[in-house]
Amino acid sequence: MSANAEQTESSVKSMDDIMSLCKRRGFIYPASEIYGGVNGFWDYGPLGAQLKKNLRDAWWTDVVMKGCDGKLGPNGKPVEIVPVDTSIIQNPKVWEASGHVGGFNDPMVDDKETKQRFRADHLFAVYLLEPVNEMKTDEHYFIGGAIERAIPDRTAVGNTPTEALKAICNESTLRKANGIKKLISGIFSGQDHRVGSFATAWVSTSNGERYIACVPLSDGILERRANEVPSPFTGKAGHLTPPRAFNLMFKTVLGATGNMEDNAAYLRPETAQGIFINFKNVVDTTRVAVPFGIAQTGKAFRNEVTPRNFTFRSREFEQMEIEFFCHPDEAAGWYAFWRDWRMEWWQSLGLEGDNLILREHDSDELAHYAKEGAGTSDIEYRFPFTAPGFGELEGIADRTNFDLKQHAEHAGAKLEYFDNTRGELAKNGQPKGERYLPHVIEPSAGLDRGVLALLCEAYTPDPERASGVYMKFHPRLAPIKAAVFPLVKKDGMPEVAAPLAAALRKRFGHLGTIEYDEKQSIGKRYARMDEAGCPFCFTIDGDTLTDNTVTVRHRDTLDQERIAIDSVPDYLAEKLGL
RNA sequence: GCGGGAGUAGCUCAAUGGUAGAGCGUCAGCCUUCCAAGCUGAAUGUUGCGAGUUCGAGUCUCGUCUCCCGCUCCA
Repeated sequence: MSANAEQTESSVKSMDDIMSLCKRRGFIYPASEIYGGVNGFWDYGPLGAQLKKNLRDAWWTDVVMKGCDGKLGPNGKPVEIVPVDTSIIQNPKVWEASGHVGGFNDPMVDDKETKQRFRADHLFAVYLLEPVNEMKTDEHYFIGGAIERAIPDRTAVGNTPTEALKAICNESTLRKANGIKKLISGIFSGQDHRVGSFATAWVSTSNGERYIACVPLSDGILERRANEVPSPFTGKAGHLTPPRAFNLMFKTVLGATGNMEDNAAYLRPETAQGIFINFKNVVDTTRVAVPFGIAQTGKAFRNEVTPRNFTFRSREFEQMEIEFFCHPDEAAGWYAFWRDWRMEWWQSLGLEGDNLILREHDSDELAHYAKEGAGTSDIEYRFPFTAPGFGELEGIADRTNFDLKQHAEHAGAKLEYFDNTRGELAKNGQPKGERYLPHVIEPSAGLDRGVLALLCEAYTPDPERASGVYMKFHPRLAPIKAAVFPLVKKDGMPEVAAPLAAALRKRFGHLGTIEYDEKQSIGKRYARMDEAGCPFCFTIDGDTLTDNTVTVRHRDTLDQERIAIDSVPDYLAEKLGL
């Protein structure tokens, strides 16, 4: 099958059908459904809860207990990871230090007329200036003059002044709204000590040629005089709202009688900070040495503006995070190591092929903590609702020493690490040691997003079979590990099948469900297991009673084989990779 | 938050303003020797919620909630 055909097939999967199966088979329900639901929250049913636990356990086992599943780090040594489980609520100062309270969300401006919304810091002032000869050679002079007028003639939206200027010159509706005929020159981008970055160009207008300059809006203008600022979409003033902050932090109150003013606290928006603020504790009380990582799984909360796409963007979600501490000089090597290994890990769980990609971030989408030029990449899955695009499963970021530095400053704590394997050699031949703030590589995965990706990947329509669809989970993750059926409920078959199920449950029950079912026709029972994603069914039939063999029915291929009943436990263990 | 669409049994869907139904699934019994077979029966609904119009509302109007799509946003 060609790559294109695969793409077509995967994008053909209907999210509605997947959600329907999730509900029907007990993977995921809308939260508070009998009360009409609550936007942005979901409940996991019996199969979903087990699937989620299996994914979390796989991560915990491979990352924490086995240290990257035994893969050696760039220093040639085993990777050391220790776990923590930190509180969802921390001292509110934690979130001030981390930048979440102040900068978590960007103030937004609405154009009430066109109903468009944009980031306040993405709105730029645009000025049309008279062409004077010397102006052509001294852009700074123009810009300096232009910003003397606080209310600009025009405005434009974009990530940068250059982008905004491009939009206003290239899009016909915007050109028309702003009285611009066409762009004559190329766009010049620059940096000015007074206004920051800016962009300029020559354009023709109905009044002849003009010099057009795009610069940041004067500070506070939108807050104080939003009514006078022209809309970037229509050029008309009086329709823009002042910038409004969207509070993505979940506020709560400490103390049974406390009021919100004095006792406000926040539910964590990420599990990472709980790790950073315990860095010193872990270093002081365990025998870890940099480089090492601290891992944690847990719930985090964000008041998303628009929860959307099933569980993909919900307001309560679970993360699986590692903060890996290393010497600044080694950060780049560890970043590449984690990026590549995390990709391999997701692939090992069945998210293979074109539906999974590793994408390095462009420099302009780096988060506030990510150093200029330091790496940030996403592992992304092509969900049915993002296809042909992708949605983020895990981000791997070089956070530098940003967080430790912030906490050291805000808390007044000494968070530097004393590395006694570094530094010049003393007379006795021992290194003198080096004191430094470690850099951090953060592989941060979304557990709920992982589950959703597994559900989407596993969902396999098959008109040939009775169920019409089956869930092709990796056996390691399948919530139901195996099923045991007597072919019919008589002739002594249940008496053989039930003890086999009990034996399997005793050995494998900690990994997932072992089903036993003697009701209804065998085809119906197989079909049910297909929808639940059970990889193996063991069926006791008439022959079992005479030759002690059972039928193994394989979910993905529908193949059947006979094996000795005594070998079933070992057979299953081998298939589960144990 | 804005615009558009939708909401009837677990699921998929019917029902001109006039007694809320079907198929599938689920459950019970019978039957059944390898892929949702068959027979008999059962349970399941304040038609998302709340008002209004009407003799009468699943159907028309308004409000509200939730979901879907598009914007917007997304550490």
